[in-house]
Amino acid sequence: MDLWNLPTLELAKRLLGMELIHTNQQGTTSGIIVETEAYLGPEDRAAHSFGNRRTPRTEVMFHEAGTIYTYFIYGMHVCFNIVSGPIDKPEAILIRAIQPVNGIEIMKDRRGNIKKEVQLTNGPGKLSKSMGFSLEHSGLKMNECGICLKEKVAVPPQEIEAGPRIGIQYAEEAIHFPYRFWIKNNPYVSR
DNA sequence: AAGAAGATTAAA
DNA sequence: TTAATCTTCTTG
Repeated sequence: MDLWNLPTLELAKRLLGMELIHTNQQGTTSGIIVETEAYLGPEDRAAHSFGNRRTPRTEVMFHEAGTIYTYFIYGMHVCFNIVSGPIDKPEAILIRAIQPVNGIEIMKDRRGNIKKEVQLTNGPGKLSKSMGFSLEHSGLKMNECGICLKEKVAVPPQEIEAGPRIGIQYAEEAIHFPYRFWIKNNPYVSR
């Protein structure tokens, strides 16, 4: 897929409007990606891979584009990323929010008592739980483990907004980099 | 070997 | 505002 040859910032924008699909024994869940964040490897203080830091966890970021990178954070949550950039260039895109399309009942089942549909997937930890993503997916590749992407809605450039990323106050000069992208006026973006 | 902090969330 | 509580990095 030549999608994976795009520069990470371009890919982060291209992913908006695409449908992310996960099928396992419980069934199929899917949603439109409405919010992403780019993490640009060695030069990006906010990235896990800043300075080419290489550990069992970040190892996956050095793999080829299209590899799935999931990690555990705050002791309770899974975040779902797609590795981008060339091999040995540890860049990745964090999926922050999606808009549920299929398998909404399965999502509610996984999340427990959720009243509003929008609450299912409007944050990185939430969408991971709703979609059934776990640490076991880290290092696997898209299309090879029941997870895939599909072209869905074309999002024109004027419908895309950019701004600073969330939750990286420690990142000094990188705090203000406008590497977060979302679809304008979409109710399913986080916060 | 032990402690601190983090790409978060839900509940008070 | 805070608790929940896991992985990795830092320091001793």
